[in-house]
Amino acid sequence: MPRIIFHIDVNSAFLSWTAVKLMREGYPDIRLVPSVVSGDPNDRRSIITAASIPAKKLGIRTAQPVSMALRTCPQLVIVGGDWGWYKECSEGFISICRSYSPVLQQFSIDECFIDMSQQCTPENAVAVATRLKEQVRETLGFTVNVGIGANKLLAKMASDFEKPDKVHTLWESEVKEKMWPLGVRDLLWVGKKTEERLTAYGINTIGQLAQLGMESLSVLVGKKFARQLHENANGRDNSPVETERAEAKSVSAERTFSRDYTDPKDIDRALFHVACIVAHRIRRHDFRASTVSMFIKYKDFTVAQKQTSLDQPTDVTAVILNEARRMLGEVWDGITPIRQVGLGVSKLTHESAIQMSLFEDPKLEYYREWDRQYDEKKAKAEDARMLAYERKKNDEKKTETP
DNA sequence: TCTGGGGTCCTAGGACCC
DNA sequence: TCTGGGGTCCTAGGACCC
Repeated sequence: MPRIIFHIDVNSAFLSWTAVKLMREGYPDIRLVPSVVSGDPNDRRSIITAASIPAKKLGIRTAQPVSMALRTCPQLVIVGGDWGWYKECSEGFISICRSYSPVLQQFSIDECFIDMSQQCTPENAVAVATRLKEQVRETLGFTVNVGIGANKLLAKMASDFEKPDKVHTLWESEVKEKMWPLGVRDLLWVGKKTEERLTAYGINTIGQLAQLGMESLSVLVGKKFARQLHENANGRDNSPVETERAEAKSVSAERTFSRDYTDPKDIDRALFHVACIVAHRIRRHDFRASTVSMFIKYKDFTVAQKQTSLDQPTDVTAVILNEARRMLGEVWDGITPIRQVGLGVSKLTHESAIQMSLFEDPKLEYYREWDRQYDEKKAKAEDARMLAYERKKNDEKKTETP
């Protein structure tokens, strides 16, 4: 039986979702005009999170600074994001996809793979995918692209063909015709650096890459990556659709300042802030971390980083923060202006720390109590937000159906 | 024009052990 | 005194994804 995989991708997800919300409030459809979703539009440092198709046609791209996009298109419509709403849209989208096949892998907030081998045949796959896409549009109000292929790679490549609101196939027999003429950059896992290396060697298309000998490719990108690129360029991929969500391997948070900071007090405040976020997140998932890392980014975007291993895994904010502070002292001269600070933890386990009361820092109990109060405050704030959100939704329903 | 925030995986070199 | 080879762990850094 042939494998049939669908990759379903929401078209300009955050922008489409924002458009649906705004239309419910009576605004025109921002998908039809040059528009973008960004962080705080007033912050000169914010970048574009999602762009409409008309905006993309003008050359506006995701991850571009908002100020730059405004120069390209002064009448650009800029809207802020709404994470609660995005989560709701994502859940609705995933649940429709799941109703087509239980073998579903969520790849990101707006993308998933489903294994349809049991549910359809190569002959009716396009019809089934079209039904799925129509159902999402009719029920949720936004469009998706569906890519169909014999493996995840081909399905994902196919969903990236013409957008929006399209179904494309990329069967193995179509690889030469549909995939090989594309530039190497269009292949999954080929980013800017790899593209540069390949084109410098005269490899411009996926087809050329597919036919390049393994020895030459290994010299260019390393043995392991070469093997993967070679397989992928030839349309081969045997990775399964993973239905289990993998546990996080690391948790991190970072803050970019509105201007570059040199005052150690400002840097420390930011470090404290991100330490609270990271430690709270790992406690919520009942993790403890054995490695703490921190980095600072200077205004020229160079990064200095440090990481350190702990004797015992911890979830205590103060312990994590103190390690980060110590490392900051080691990497920063105290003078060079800093643009961004970040803090992360890894080597996560669910083991509880071995209690060695004799050797334990007597302050730890105090720190833990501080964390408990912090978590409680966060939980209360979250509850209040949820309540307000539900109330708002109910009010909307009432006005819809008087 | 001036670049966010959150992740994963890989490689290379050094330390240390047998 | 100087030498080997393999394995594992750690840190630093880089590339990619959305």
